Amino acid sequence: MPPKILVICGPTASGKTRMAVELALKHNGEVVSADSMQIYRTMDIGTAKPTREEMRGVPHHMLDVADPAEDFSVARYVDMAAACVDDILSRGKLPIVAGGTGLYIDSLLSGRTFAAFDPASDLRAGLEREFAQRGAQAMLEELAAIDPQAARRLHPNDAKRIIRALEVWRATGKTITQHNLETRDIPPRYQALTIGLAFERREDMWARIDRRVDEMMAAGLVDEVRGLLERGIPEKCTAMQAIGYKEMAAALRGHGDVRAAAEEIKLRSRQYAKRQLTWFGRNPGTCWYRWGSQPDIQNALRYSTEKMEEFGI
RNA sequence: GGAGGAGUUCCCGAGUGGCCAAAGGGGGCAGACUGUAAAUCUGUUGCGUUUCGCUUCGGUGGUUCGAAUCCACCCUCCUCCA
Repeated sequence: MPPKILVICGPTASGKTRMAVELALKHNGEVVSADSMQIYRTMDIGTAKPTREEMRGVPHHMLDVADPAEDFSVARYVDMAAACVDDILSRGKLPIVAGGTGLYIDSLLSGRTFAAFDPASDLRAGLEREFAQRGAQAMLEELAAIDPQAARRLHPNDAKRIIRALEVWRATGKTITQHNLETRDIPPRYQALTIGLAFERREDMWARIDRRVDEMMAAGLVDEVRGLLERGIPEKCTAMQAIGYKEMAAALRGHGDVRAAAEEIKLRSRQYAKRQLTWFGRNPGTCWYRWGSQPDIQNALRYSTEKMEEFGI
């Protein structure tokens, strides 16, 4: 049987950080972040990265493991995070995976492997160029010739996935459909008790998100983003695609004022939270704890501890 | 007080007699997602007993077989002249 671990998921601003720390303190655990943007150093305010005080002495892993200028990926995340989890287990402590990046969490738990990708090769760039020149229909037809299933599944507008499917084929000689099929049968790496945090009512979640963005502004988000720009971090790299950063960067370039950017950040964060709910919602095993108008840590702790006992961790 | 202009479905905004429940965008809602995932993509969005019926385009009347579109009056807002 794969080792048992605890997972805390939920949309942005649902209280994951706080809950993870509380549970770690209570159950001798360490936190492994599952957040695709908190991995970047110097991106603290806009990613709502836990502060020293918030961590309260609980070790946190997978924070600040990459430079904003470098490209990160799910595959790298899984490799690194699995090592952290295994290390925590080996020391007899409880790994608590906490974060809002559904793909990262699922990939870590499933043991899934990813089709080869050589960052040094210009295969991807070439395909992107080809896509731009030949158009989606032509690319999709090419894909249909080698992998009709994938072609049927993909929408013509889904350039990213069409390109990736072709990339996998050209790089490995295997279709993405075949790869997915093979990886689906890999036994899970961990057995997880997943606790999901959410708000009962959408409006309460929105209010919390709005407040958090206001807090980020007060804490100096503008300066943080300005610092990244001054360091010459390219705006097209992954890190600068983060909500809060891309909007503020655009404003600083002079395409809007900082106040308006903050409003835009609130909106994008709400939409992101909805996407997270959709993702997490598909896992039928998740034990959801839904807040009323405000988080209620004590009751959530009681609930979680109960679930943990049932689960055996 | 006078002269113009404008009021459209949650918002912005097209539509100037039938093909209009009304383009497009935004927002909302729902969904997808296997190396960029805080990314990317999709569907849907007046109501209903849903290949049909009903109610809608500031208000009230009118013209017409037929109006968001034409006419009259009224209300509100904007610009200019006083």
